[in-house]
Amino acid sequence: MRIVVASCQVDYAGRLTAHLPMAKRVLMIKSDGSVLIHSDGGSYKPLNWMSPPCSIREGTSEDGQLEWIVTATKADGTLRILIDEVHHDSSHDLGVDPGLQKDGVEKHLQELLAEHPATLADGLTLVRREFPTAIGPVDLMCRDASGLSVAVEIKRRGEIDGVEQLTRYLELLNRDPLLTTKGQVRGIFAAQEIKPQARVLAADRGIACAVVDYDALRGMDDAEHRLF
Amino acid sequence: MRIVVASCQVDYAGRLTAHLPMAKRVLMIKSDGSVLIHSDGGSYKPLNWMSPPCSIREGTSEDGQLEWIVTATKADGTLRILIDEVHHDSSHDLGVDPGLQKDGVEKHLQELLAEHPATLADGLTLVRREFPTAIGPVDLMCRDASGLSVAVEIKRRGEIDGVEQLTRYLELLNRDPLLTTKGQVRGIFAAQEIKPQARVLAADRGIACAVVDYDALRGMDDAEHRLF
DNA sequence: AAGTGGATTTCGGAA
DNA sequence: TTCCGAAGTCCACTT
Repeated sequence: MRIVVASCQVDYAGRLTAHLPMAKRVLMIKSDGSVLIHSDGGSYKPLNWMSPPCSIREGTSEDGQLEWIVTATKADGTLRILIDEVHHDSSHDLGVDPGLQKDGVEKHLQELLAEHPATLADGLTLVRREFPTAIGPVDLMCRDASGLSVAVEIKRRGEIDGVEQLTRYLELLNRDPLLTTKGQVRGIFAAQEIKPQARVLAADRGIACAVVDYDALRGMDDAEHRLF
Repeated sequence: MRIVVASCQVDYAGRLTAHLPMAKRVLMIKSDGSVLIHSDGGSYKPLNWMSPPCSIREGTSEDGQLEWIVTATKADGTLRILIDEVHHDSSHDLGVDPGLQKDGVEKHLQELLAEHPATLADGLTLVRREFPTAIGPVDLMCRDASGLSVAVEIKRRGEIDGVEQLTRYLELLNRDPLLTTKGQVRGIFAAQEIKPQARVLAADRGIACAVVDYDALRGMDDAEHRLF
């Protein structure tokens, strides 16, 4: 890992073309050849970058300025960095990172709801998780107290796309005579928060919405485990 | 902008919980308080980070190790960085960045297709760009040789969502008697590449697909400009 | 201010 | 390997 602080101008040509006027910035050059150009603001996304794998050719421009040409190995695209003044330049051997361990979000939510389907609607019981259909698995397939099949789509944030997705599942499921013996398959759209537009679309499609309290579910789960 | 190279362990708790075991990494601390933790690999996304605005409290852990607690000002979430050894620490005044100037992608594609609608289908002529509807503007509204209205949705990459979007537009447009005097409004889904699933859904909805050659269109445009 | 759609998205899992 | 959906997405633009 090489870190350079320099006054530089950057030009990118690839999927789009972009330009950064001359200014003082931080250049991070990783050992795989990738380059990140950061300013003192914004979020974690660099102003400009080149994704690995890529190679750097260090040279001199027509004006005699230091110039880096970064080219992608597999994709197309070139990053040209013109350096006016180097304020800092250091290299560091970091070794291979052990990597990030993260705990789940949507997957965990699905697990919790699979264990507590009645929180979605009274009398709901689980038939199976990841119920397969021709266009993909339905998150939860349940049955209600009256024996009707209920398809549940789970999202962290409930937006219009999720309702569309569940609608497609329902169209397909309602053609299955085995699922519709007691009547049409119901749909429940479950999420930690549901956007107004999604709610309206769901209502229009006859799909119920269920706002899920993740923390409460976790609490229920913990309480249950404590019993055993 | 402060840059620290250190052996550190990181724990994040917020929307999810995540952990980074002790290892040598680069810490980038921007003047707005945001922190990026980079390893010598991956892409531009840091292993872990805290988005601005946030504040950093430097302290000492129970074990007497240097500890940074980064807390988000508005959102919830905490990043705890335990530092075992500092290998490098420098600060740099970068000033405000003039910012990235980028040239278009989808917008440019829309402009090009607006100028050359016949590349989408023979005899197609433009009625207007950004044709307004109650649920948002249709990218291009055209008319074919037989006088039928044609709604065009343009994407860089054609995926299932785009077909859904165009479907919603078509449902709405087909209720407009002014547009349907000669018959139902046709739909064309135009993109540089169209995913198989999107293609299948489009076919099911009676929507035509058009794969757009961006470079060829640019070429046509250049050639045209040369005539004048 | 909140919502919506695109991204040089990146990242992970499944087919 | 490729495809597809989710993201602590970020980001710009619209309502």
